Amino acid sequence: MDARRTAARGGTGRGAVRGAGRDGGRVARRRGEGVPPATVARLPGYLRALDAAAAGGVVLTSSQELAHRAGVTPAQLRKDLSHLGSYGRRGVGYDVQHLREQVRVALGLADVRRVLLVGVGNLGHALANYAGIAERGFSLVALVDADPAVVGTTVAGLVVEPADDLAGLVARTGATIAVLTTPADVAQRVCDELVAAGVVGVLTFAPGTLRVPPHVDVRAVDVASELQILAFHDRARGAGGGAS
Amino acid sequence: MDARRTAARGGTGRGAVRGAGRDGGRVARRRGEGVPPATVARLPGYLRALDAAAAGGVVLTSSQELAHRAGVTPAQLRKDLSHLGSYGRRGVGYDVQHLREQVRVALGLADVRRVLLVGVGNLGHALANYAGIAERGFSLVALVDADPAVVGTTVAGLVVEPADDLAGLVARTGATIAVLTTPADVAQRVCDELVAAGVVGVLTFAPGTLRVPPHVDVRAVDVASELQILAFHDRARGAGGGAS
DNA sequence: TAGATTGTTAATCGATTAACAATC
DNA sequence: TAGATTGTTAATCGATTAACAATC
Repeated sequence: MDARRTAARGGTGRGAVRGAGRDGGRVARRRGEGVPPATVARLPGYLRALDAAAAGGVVLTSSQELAHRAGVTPAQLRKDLSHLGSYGRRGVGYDVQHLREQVRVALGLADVRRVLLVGVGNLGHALANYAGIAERGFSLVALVDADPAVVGTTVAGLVVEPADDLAGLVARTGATIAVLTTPADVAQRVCDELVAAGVVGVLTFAPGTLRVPPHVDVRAVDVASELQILAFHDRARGAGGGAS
Repeated sequence: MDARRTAARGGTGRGAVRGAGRDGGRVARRRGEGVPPATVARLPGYLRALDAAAAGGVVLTSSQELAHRAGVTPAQLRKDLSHLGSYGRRGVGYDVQHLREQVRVALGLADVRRVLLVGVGNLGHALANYAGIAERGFSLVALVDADPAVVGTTVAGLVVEPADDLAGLVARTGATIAVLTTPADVAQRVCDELVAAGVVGVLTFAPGTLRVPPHVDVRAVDVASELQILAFHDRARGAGGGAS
């Protein structure tokens, strides 16, 4: 009962989805609650496909074309979109701009989300400079590090703050989402402080399980785990050396 | 039929698992084939939990304790392990060292896997220096970049190679797994070359869909997508500003 | 034996796929 | 009307959970 509330391995974050499943049929589905987790996880891919279509000057698209761009089947795309509403026209297709806006709203990207990053090492540095974050409706509002040599330096246009007042920093910046690129052994402690201060979403790159209260959502990205999953299939395929 | 062979959004990589499901019951389950994808994705977490237990001097453990460390339920852990074999003792528990070795073998970590990284930008640099890769049974055998200013520099103890002979590089190094940290617009082309040269596993950090032949496994990590999934739940919870 | 804990079976649940009626 | 394509329903499939018989 406690284990279920922790971060799933491999970035699934299944256990962290609340409210899903507590309605047998169609009742009480307000504000996007009730969208299946698997569907939510695919929405960013659809949004990107729509962005690409729009950038290519496509005005009207079909489930077939859009699904191809997103790497899923047309049936799955239509099923997924049906959880958001009816935004297509039978016999015609989808208006790219309109559907794009609807998916953005469904994902909660209508308002800018404020993001705080803790751990300005190699990886944190790279993520802070990653253009995709600001480009996609997020605002990086603070960088934090425990190392006095790093505190005070400017990274991605922000002065790195010390780690001794996370609560105050969250309060001042209004951050609701945190990115954790700290060493594994401090990740849980930092996470606890952030959650106590009001953060409700955590994206962690630190290996290991993060325990959070039920109202907090955790996504875990673990590079070593991903490689190990690839190794499994490599092995199942016939191990040993490669070419030559 | 073609869309199903592409990389899933959000690091799921479901579609890339071959051979699963083609045996109704227990028949023809050789060399780890037949382990459900969801189970495979959790094995790295179990391995880490076992490493931690071993490091803490634990000799014998239970599904309860191990599941707690890994952030899953005891029932799920036992169910998952049952797909690998019977490595526990009823009424007693699991021998940490023995189970750890079995999970390592199941994951294909008995042999070292050779990994090649393409795209030595901010993120590629950070990943090349990430200790977790070498620590966990992988050998980083080559770094590649297209930028002449980067080629020839030494990163993580390796001289960065040019991108003009990926086939030769794969052949010389025997790499079977590739990490892609290139710009999105060249990821597919680089991937095609690597796959043609014999790479069978790809971990991509470039946003967008990668198309690969059926024998190749793709895992996609997309930071922007992860943040968007967190934004969905943030919104569902009640949007707007945070504290203060 | 009595207590503990696994491995497995059965029940439930959720996700995917296929098919088609609605409708443009 | 004829052709196209959605949104939905039903069927299938896989994953999770719960319960317990096997067994140490």
